[in-house]
Amino acid sequence: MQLLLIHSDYIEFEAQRPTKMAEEVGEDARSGRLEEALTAFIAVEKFDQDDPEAVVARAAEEIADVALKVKADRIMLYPYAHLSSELSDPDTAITVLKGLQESLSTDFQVVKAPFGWYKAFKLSCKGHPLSELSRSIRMGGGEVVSKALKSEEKAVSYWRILAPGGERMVPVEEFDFADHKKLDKFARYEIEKSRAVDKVPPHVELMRRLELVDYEPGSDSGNMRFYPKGRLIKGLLESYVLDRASDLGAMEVETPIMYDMDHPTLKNYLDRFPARQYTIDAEKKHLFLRFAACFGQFLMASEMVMSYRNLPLKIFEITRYSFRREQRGELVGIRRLRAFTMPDMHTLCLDMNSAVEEFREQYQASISVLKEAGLDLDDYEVAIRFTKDFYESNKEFVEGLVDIVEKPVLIEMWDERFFYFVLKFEFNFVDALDKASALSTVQIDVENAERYGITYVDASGEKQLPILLHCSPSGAIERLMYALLEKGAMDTASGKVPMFPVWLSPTQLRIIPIAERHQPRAMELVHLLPFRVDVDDRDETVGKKIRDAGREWIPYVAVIGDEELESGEMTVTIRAESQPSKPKKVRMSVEDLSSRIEGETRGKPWRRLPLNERLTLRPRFV
RNA sequence: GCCUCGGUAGCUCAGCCGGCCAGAGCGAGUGACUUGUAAUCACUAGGUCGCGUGUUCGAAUCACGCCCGGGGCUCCA
Repeated sequence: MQLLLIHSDYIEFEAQRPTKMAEEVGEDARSGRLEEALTAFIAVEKFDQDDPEAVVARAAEEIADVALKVKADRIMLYPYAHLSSELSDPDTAITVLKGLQESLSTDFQVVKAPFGWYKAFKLSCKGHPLSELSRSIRMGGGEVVSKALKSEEKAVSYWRILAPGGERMVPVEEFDFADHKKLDKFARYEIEKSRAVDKVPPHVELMRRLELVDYEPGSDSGNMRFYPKGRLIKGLLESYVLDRASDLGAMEVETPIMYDMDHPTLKNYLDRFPARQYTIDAEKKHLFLRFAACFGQFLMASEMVMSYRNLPLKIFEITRYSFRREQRGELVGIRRLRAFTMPDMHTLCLDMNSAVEEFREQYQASISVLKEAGLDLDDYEVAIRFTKDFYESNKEFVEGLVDIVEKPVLIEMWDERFFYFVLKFEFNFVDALDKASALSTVQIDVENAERYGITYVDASGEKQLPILLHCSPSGAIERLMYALLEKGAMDTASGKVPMFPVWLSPTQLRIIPIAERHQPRAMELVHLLPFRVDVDDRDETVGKKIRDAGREWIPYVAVIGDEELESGEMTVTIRAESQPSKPKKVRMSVEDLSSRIEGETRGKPWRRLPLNERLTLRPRFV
C-alpha cells in the first residue's frame, strides 16, 4: 500500500461520475468536506491482496500515529490510484478501504471518498514538516516502511576532504582531523547534523548589551530591530560590500520585494519550495515576498539586450530584505532570520570557461571581503560542492581553489545534478557552540538562464544562453554581524580582548576627562578629529569610565587630565594591544593617534557617530 | 509544526507546595565628591508579576487557552 498523508486546513471533494469499477454509494456520500483533517491518499497494491487484514491493521496504525502527532481529530480516506503502478484488484481495494474506515472510526471522525469515481477535490496543506509524509506498507517478505518528506529522490552525496598538496580527496572518515578541529566540527555538522546544545549562543547577549540588535515582539519572529549602533555597523558593512562588488565591475540595481505567485516563470521555481515564503493577498493577486534577489534580477536580465561583448556582466543588489519563513525552532538571535539583508550579485558569463574564471575571482574576492570585515581564514571553514561530471573535467581548477586557502576543505560530490548548480563553495562560520552557518557563497547555475529566458547574441548573431553565477561575497549582513559577535565571545573565552575592526566600531575613540575642568579640551578634540569620537562626561570615577569603555569594545580610549592639558598629548589605551586586565597605555600626540586611526580605516566606508557625542545626553536603548 | 523550559522594575534575577507591605543588584533621577586607568557614597522614583479565562474567602503562586523568548526534534534551494 502506498500512503500519502497531508495535514490539511481543509479537504473537500465532489464525485463527478463513476468509472466502471466504481463502488455503489448513496447521494450523500458523493461529496464531503473536513476541516483540520489528516488526508490520507491511498493506493492499494497487488502485494496487499495476500493479506488484506494485516495491511489494514498496519496502515491504520500508521495513519493514527501521524494523526496523533499532528493532533488531527479527523481523517479523510481518499482512494488515489496514481500513487502506484501495481494496483490491486478493485474488490480488495474497496475491502481494505472500508476496513480502514471501520478501524479508524473508533478514535477519529473518518470520511471516506468513494472508490472508483472521478472526483474533484480541493486541499489546503499546512506546510509544516510533518504535514506531508509518504509511507509504503509491504507485508510479509521484507517489511519495508519507507519514509520521505520530499517526493524528489535525493542523489547520493560523497563526502571527502581535499587538502592542499599531498593526498587528494580523502574520504572524511579517513582524514586525520588532529590539526583541524574546526573542520572536523564543520564536517560532522554537515554530514551527521549532530547537535548537542543547551545554551543560548553568546552573540544574543552581546547583540543586546552592545545595543546593536534586539528582538521585536511586535513583528514576526526573526524580524529584528536595529538600534543606532547596530544600524551603523550594518550600514557600513552594506556600503563596504557594495563598494567591493563595484570594484568587480558590478552594476547596482533595485528590484521589488514582492512577486506574483502566478507568474509563469516564478511559479515553476516556487513549486519546489512550498510554504517557505511569506505571502500577501492584495486585491486580485496572490503575492509572495522574495527570498533572494534572483527573481528581480533574472526578470530584468531576460528583457535586456546583450551581446557577447557585454559579458561577463554583473548585476548587484543588497536585498533589504530577503524573506524566508524559516521554522521557529531555527531562529536564534541573528544567526538565522526570517527577514535578512543579502548582498546578491549575478554574473552572466559567455560559457563555462568564463564562468570558472569568474568563480575563482569571486572566491578570492569573498576571502578578502571577510578579512576586511574582521574574519580571517582561520575563522571559517571552506566547503566546495560539485557534481561528479564537473569535477572530472575540472580537477585542477578545484584543486587550485584549495591551494588558495592553504588548508583542507570539505568536499561534497553528487552523482548527478539535482539542484540548479554544478559547482558552489561556501565559507562556513563555526560558532562558539559548534554550530555552522554559511557566509560567502558562489554558485555556477546552468538552469535558470533557460527558465527565465535570458539570452545574449554571439559573434555570429545567434542567441545563446549564458552561464549564471550567484554570488554573495559576504553572506547575509546580519549573519556577518553574528559571526563577528561569536568570534568576540570565543576570543573572550580564550583570554583575548574582543573587538570589532576599527572602521566598524561605533565609537572609534572615547575621551575620558578626569575632572569637569578637562571637558572643554575633550570637546575640542571631538571636533578636531575626523573619526567617531565621544566623551564620557558622566560624573563617575575614571575607573568606572574605563571599565565601561572596555565593555563597549572601544578600540581607543584617551584620558585627559592636567598632564595632558599641559603637554597637549594624550594617554591612550590601545585595545588591540591590550590583554585582559593588562591595558596597553601609550602617550601619543594627537597627530600620531589621528594618523594611526586614519591608516586603519583607509579605503573603508565611513559614517558619523549615530549618537550624541556626550554620554550624558544619550538615551539607553536596552 | 511538535516536545520541553522560561516570561516578576529599563536590565539580570529572587519570591512561586495559595495568605506577611512584591524584593535585591545593576541601570535611571537628585545630591555630595572633582576624581589618573576594570564598578565612589547617600537618597529618590520606578511593577497591568507576559495577556486572557477559570478555581478559590483570597492567585505572582494552581488549571486551561493565547502571545513572546530559549533548547531539542523536524527542516534548511
